[in-house]
Amino acid sequence: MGNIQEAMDLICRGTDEVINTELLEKKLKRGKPLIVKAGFDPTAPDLHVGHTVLINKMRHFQELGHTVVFLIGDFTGFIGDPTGKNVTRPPLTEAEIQENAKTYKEQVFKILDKDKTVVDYNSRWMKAMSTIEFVQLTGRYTVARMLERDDFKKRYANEQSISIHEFLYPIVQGYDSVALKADVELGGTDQKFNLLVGRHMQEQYEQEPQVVITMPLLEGLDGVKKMSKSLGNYIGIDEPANEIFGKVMSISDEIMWRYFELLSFRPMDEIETFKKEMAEGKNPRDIKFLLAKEIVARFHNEQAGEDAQQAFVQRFQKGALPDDIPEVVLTVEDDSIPIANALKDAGLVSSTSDAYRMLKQGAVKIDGEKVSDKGITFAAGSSQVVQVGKRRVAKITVVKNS
RNA sequence: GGAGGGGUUGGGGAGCGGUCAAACCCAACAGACUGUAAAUCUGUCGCCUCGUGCUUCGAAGGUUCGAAUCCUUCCCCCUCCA
Repeated sequence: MGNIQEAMDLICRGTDEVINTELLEKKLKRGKPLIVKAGFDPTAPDLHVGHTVLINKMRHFQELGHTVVFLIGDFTGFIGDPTGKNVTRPPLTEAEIQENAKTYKEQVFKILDKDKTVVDYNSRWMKAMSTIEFVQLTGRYTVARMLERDDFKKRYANEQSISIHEFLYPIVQGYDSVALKADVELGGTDQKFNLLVGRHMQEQYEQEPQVVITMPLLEGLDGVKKMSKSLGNYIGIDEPANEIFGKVMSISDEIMWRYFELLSFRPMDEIETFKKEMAEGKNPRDIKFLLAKEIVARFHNEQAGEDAQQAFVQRFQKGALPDDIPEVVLTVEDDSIPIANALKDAGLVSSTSDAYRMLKQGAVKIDGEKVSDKGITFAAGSSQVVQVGKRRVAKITVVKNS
């Protein structure tokens, strides 16, 4: 298992908080593989790289030879983690949970070693529990302590409703640690309270408490707000290689180091070297290339990373058109179609009004030639490569409906 | 149960009978400059058949030559009191 200090360094890299490091060191020194738990809701399995920060940490443990348990909270899914919104989640069906779990695995095993990952479901022990046992379980935690949780505290203070069942979420999650005999539990910073309940529960059941490790939430492409789907500032792990590459390249130089720390598998001292090189005048773009390539390679493959970089250089440094221009065939009733309608129907702009604006602003190119005349029409039978701005391109072929 | 305040174009937020497709800020998009970084500057930012065109300001009615602005009803939020 190697040097303890090296292990500690790797484990602590990028973390928000480790509770507590002495215990972690003690556990590591025993030389036995640790049971490392991370829980996931059975909902919304569409991951972006922000989610992978946590999964990367799981991978670190795996690299160190520990046992990583990917716990799907199918039982807790029925409760729904109280996030201030007092909505009871509609229960998922067995089939939906299975489906979501499958998608999770497909995505997660791009990072984790499939053969070394234990996938478990907390319904396995929760469903087996009798009502009496469950009541005894709830007796292991107090209302006062529950109300220490920030969002409960706030809601209570603001006289907003808190349903009793919301208290069960942390309790069940805590009990999961008991059931798994977890040595370490990983979670986002927002999970801190629940993770700590796990420690408490383990002590209640006379186990050594787990070490709690919280991971920060990764900033999105804008570099300020948290990466999230709803804000649109994310990199989805299922996105095409060129897309991922481009998105990584668009992050700011400052946030790049954050991404290196949390997303890259390169050792920290290598990253420090990059920083030094940049300070000595190396173009940050070239360092960002390495990051972009690494991330593309992770979710696609090595070659895709190389290709994406080539395509990027061709396209943006040399101004060439991409190789894989999406082809759009438009079927028209008449002999031709006005350019604005063609752009809209091809999905290059959101409306014909938008098309006129783009034309006016000189953003539209046909076969590489800038055009601004809104009277242009595309004849049936013609075919041309149309660009709107730097990023939107399509080969539009017009066909007459006969 | 009682008393007030409010719902405006992605978000925030002006407007309170005509000059309103609706100030301003943010986000976004395009152009310039670049390293598709940041910063900066310029422009755009409801829809269409692009014109002295059309449909919008929680919903439906009404008053008026004319309503986002006034009235009625309904729906939804928020604050205070009980």
